[in-house]
Amino acid sequence: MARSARREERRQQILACARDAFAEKGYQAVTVDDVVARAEIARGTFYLYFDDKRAVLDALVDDFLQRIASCIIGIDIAHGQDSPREQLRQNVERITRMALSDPAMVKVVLRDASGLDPAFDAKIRSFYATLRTLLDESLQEGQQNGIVRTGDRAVMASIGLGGLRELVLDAVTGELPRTPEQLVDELMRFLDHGLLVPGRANEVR
Amino acid sequence: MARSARREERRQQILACARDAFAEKGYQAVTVDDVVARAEIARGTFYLYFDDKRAVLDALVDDFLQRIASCIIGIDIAHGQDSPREQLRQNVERITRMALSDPAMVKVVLRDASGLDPAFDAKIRSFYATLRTLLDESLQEGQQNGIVRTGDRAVMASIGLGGLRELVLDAVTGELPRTPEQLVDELMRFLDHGLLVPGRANEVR
Amino acid sequence: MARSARREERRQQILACARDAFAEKGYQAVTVDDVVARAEIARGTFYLYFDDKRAVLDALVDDFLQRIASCIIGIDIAHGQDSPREQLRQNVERITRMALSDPAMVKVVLRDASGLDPAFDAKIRSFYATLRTLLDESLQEGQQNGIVRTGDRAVMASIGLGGLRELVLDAVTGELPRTPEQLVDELMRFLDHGLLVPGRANEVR
Amino acid sequence: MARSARREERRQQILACARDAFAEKGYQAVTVDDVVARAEIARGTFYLYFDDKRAVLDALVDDFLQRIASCIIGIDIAHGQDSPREQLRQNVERITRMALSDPAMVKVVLRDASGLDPAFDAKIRSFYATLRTLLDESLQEGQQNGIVRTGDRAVMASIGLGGLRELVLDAVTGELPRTPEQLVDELMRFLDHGLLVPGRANEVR
DNA sequence: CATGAATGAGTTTTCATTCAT
DNA sequence: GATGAATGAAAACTCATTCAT
Repeated sequence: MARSARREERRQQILACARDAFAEKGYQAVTVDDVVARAEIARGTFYLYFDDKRAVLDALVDDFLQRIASCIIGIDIAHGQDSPREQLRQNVERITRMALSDPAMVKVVLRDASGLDPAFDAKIRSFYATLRTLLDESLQEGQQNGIVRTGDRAVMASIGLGGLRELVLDAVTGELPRTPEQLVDELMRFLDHGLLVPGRANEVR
Repeated sequence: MARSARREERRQQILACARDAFAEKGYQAVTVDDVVARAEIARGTFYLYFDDKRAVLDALVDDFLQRIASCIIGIDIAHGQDSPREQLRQNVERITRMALSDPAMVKVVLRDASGLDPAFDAKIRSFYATLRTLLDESLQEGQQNGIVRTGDRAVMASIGLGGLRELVLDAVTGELPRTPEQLVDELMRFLDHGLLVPGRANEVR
Repeated sequence: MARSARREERRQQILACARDAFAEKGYQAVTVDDVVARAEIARGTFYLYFDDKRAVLDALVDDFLQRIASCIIGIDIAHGQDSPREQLRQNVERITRMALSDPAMVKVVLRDASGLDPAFDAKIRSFYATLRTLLDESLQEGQQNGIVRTGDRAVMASIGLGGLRELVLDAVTGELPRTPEQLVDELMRFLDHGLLVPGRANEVR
Repeated sequence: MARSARREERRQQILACARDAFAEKGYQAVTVDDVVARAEIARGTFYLYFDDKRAVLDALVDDFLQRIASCIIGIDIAHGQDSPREQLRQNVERITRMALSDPAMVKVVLRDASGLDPAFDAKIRSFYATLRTLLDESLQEGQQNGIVRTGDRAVMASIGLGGLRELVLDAVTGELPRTPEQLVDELMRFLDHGLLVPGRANEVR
């Protein structure tokens, strides 16, 4: 096997072990020793592949955010496409499947990747901001096309993202044992109808 | 002033300083030194009031969760009450106002309180579980009364809590500068109608 | 005893232990552990008094250079003073006595304080440069007054300082067991006459 | 080219790279990595040529001390030779030229070769001791022949060596930009006359 | 011979917690 | 009670050296 292939393999091995350790104990609580013990390598070897513990998290998170981003395909309302709702559903489904396929990274990104240092926080926050902006723009276009109801788009985006975030996290932690289809269908029903039944909820007995 | 009143006052002073420090830098990054420097007390004094660093976080979080819990009033569908939706809205409003009135603790609980140690994580998770259970029960009753649409209640609860969580966090971090009323109204619209306009979103051009 | 006096005492204790360790094994070879073991304090205590190992060396060297500098009194050729040669001799004697009174620091400064880092090297070099400049100026005045022979003053300064430096170092390392008087007298004879006997050395047999 | 010639060439290449690195950053601060990077060889290759890092310094210093030693030719006061002073001058000149022809090694030997370990320190010290002894013997012979003034020979040797040492070091570090001739001439004037003008310096105004 | 990945002993440094005053 | 000096366990990181390919 080629030198560089071996090297990459080892790098991936360390990343995987670190990811699992982070998911289990939380980034802060994990020591470099924990990681090298899992990977069954010497302490020094770790530093041949990464500058420090933070660099591993960086690599993991960058990759994961990248993968999430690649699940998002802008909604096209041109003729001959799936309906906007269907395109939205597919986006949600891709994200959900991707997230559930890598539970460890979901835990790492949604639980730990915060409060580590300003620079790292900024990265995560910037990703969220990008998502919110994307969603906001889609909502605006949707509103202009009468597909999305009127309302404060930034707030709608927060609620939507927060709902998806929680759903995925709960699914991954085992608190919500559902298939991706179930999660996606139920989320779409939320987007379709909200929670309450029109009229009924406002009645006073 | 009574001896015990003095003591309680100083305890509160330490709690407030710790809370602000945690909110600023994150629990892990805050040293006992940071806290005692803010509180302008000696290092040893800290340990006269708290067993250890964790105990301060415990006290802060317990109190905050307690306050959040006290915002929640079971929905009563008996005659002569506000409508169930209005009662729900009031719950949401109380929680939102309470949260926005203590931004530091929102940051502490929603960002840091994870990955510290299993026991602590369990406490937070247990609180979320309690909320989910409460909400689930309310949804069940709502479904039985035709107030809440049919659907997977656990998922609905996750989405609802996640949406509220994100809303409050974004508001507190300044990414969503809105009044509590605006947040609550918009969340209620979400619960009333979801995001999409019936029919329109499903049309294929 | 006052708080600050205790603190200063402990600081001096650490400095002394570090100085002895440096003199024995050389700065580079000494670990913080060596120092705290000698001082019979805990590792952490060391860091209460100094930022790091370098800070101790800084403090020691700054103090020593300060003490050396205070031995140097500008030569005054006004009437009523000791002769210029006598004033020079007294300077040399003060420096020599001071150096021999602190053999450990002589070893540290003359052997180790080099190649540690650019900033530190610069400090030492700057001290030497100051000495050379001082000496150069004195030589210039001496030449103008016919007290010092003609010649390249910078070179004369280097030789003079180098000679004194070596003398002191050899005395301190025990390779040249002499009293300060002996060293000073012999150095003065060197300055008075050089090494060679006029005429005789140039004769060809 | 013969196998062993290739080997010797590479050995010299490593030595040269190590010497330059040592001169630049100091022996301790130089890593084996620094050396192999300069030499453009693999890390393991280094150990095919040298037992360890210290062995390189050993080889460099041994060679340099050897070359310095070879500059020293015992002074012969037999008839038909140059005068003793001229022979001395030639010794000084050879040493000075040799030193200035290899500034890097001057820096290495005069700055770094101390405090590394007892064995190595001993080697350097032993070389100095040899020089001092040689010089002492020459001085003794000189005194017996009336060429060298009376005085404490060991002290005279220290001053002389120290002066030369400082001269060479200052020249090499650029603090004393002089040609070898200038340095040698000025040193010889020092040995001839010292610094002070007889009588004048002792006058009290 | 040459390579460079792997090793792990050795250091530095931090910081929660204790305790004598 | 209050103080802050002292503690030492725990963690990160470096780098000379080895060894399988």
